[in-house]
Amino acid sequence: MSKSTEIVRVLAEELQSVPPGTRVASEADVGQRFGVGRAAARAALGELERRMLVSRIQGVGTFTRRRVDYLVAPGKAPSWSRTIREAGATPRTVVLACDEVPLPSGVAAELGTGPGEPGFRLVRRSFIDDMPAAWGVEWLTVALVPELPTALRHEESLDAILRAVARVRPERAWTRSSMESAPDDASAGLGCRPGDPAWLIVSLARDGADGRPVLFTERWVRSDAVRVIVELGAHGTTAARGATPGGPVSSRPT
Amino acid sequence: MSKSTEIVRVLAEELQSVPPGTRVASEADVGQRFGVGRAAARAALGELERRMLVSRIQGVGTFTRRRVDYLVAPGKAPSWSRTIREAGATPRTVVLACDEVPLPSGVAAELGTGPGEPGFRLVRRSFIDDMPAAWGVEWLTVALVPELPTALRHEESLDAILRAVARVRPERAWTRSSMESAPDDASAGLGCRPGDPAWLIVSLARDGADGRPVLFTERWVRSDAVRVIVELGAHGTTAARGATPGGPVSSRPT
DNA sequence: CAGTGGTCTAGACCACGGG
DNA sequence: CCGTGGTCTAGACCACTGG
Repeated sequence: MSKSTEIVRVLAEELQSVPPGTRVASEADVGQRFGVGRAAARAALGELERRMLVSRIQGVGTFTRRRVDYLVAPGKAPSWSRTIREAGATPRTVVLACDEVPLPSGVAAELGTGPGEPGFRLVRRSFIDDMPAAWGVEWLTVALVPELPTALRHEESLDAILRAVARVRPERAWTRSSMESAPDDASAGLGCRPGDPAWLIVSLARDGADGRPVLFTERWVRSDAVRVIVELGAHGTTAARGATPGGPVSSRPT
Repeated sequence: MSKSTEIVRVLAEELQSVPPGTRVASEADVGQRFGVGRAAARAALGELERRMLVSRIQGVGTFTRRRVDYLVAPGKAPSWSRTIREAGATPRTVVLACDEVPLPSGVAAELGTGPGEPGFRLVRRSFIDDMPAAWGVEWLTVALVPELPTALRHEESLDAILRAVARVRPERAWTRSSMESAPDDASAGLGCRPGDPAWLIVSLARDGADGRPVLFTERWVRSDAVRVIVELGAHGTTAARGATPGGPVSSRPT
């Protein structure tokens, strides 16, 4: 057992019982406490960051991190605000760009309109408890919500605007989720470093009433901020759900 | 721009055009070539590993890595062999344990039987091109395939056995997918280090004919070996699929 | 300004795997 | 045996944040 591995074990144990946002010992502190050099202390804290237990901010310090569950499932509304709020955290979204442009052909096809149709290209960044956690591009036709720029000044939830103004009830038509190394533009939007692991969630929302596609999104989500869980298929047949049964594999993720 | 960042940029560029499994320059080589110490060279190669572009094996070397797409979708069969083969790679699965035990209550509930019903608890490890990539536990009732231990000696695909012997057509009833830090048992099964990022895929398969649940699995999948993509919902309405459209966000994952 | 994490050097020892 | 990556030390400089 290497020194840093032992330090990781001890610190990971201790961190379980402290609330998110708590300051963690600095590299120098850890080195002193465990009687190791800075390299070993640093390796241990770096490992904790890789395990998404802490965040490290240059010039500030190391802090325990909260990881919010983001459940993607057929029945769940495709709304950042609602999903984060349901997880017990505070969502926030800011508009970085809202341009009226002709829809690219790929997007137009997804939205069921002709290429070149006037559309809104929305770039937004979303936060969890004031920490950047998601960023990406969203597309919709101008015809659906012509007053979108105005509406966004009073209501930051796109889902709420679509419900109130466009009178649609957005639901997931199709979603594709994968983990990637964040490219440069995404890492800039997410406030993380290039190559950091991140989710890419591409999603098409349709109106629950008439099935018409209404919103096409490509969103990057920081994997150290959000634990994305994708549920596929209606699991209405059996008893145990939500929590996995306690038997099969000994250790369960916390 | 730090030295190691520049090295990462150069090497990542070069690695794009070499086939998987190719040997990469050692830490000493990189240090010499770029005129840096071992720490900087090592940091660069470590970053390439974190981005899942290379694998590093102690005592052997650093090699480019192939990452196979594993598509989880409502219409896809829940079979490792078939999914990996479709991706153009070579699957292999070995049985680590096949015990006849009373089904734990949670599993029994998923399989639609009473707790204590005789079941098989199957622990298997799966490979892609002879590299360990998945590991986990699978459960099914003894009644479904009483001769399972025998059958596994001649056919390693559980899906094939279920089709040929039990006369069922397994399909996904429910699947839950998330990324975790591999716990000790999983990392041992996967041949990676504890805390390495890995997928946890919990899945219930049912018979396509009568909808009866047949197989409950909890599988860990190495994220550096497999790019899991979960597709949710029938996306039969529009044109572009498979590849995401080329317009919305500038940089696309390779 | 002091304290934090980010980077780097030079050097050392170790564990591992292949010839 | 040698070369590989894994770990560690001691020390240095830097970039960044906060008071």
